Amino acid sequence: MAKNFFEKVYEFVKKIPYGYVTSYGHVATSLGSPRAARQVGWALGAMPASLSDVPWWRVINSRGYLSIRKDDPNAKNIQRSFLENEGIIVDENFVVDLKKYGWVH
DNA sequence: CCGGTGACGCGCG
DNA sequence: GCGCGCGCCACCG
Repeated sequence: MAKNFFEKVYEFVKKIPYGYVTSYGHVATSLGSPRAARQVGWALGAMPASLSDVPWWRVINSRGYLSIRKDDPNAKNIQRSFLENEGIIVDENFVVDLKKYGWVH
């Protein structure tokens, strides 16, 4: 268990309950580095496709916006599909209401 | 060891 | 409330 930042991120994301979402900043804070929110996103970006056990789509930015890398509209659409599949209401602008679906550890 | 990178966050106008 | 700009921390070459 090297417990690198990446692995920590993966484990934390796995702990996100079904039907809820959290922000990168919250994950980073839980990992012990409140300013490392960017690394959280980077860790998810470096995730191998085989590692589908990590619900990366439940991780969004603090504003509830689906911050997919490079603003890939296709990726946003995919993430929105996953969230809606869990009963989460996603705005047409790819925005989720953290007040309602935000998960607090 | 150093520089560049990046799915972000916060402060300011 | 919205848009712009700077800063932070960890991984890779």
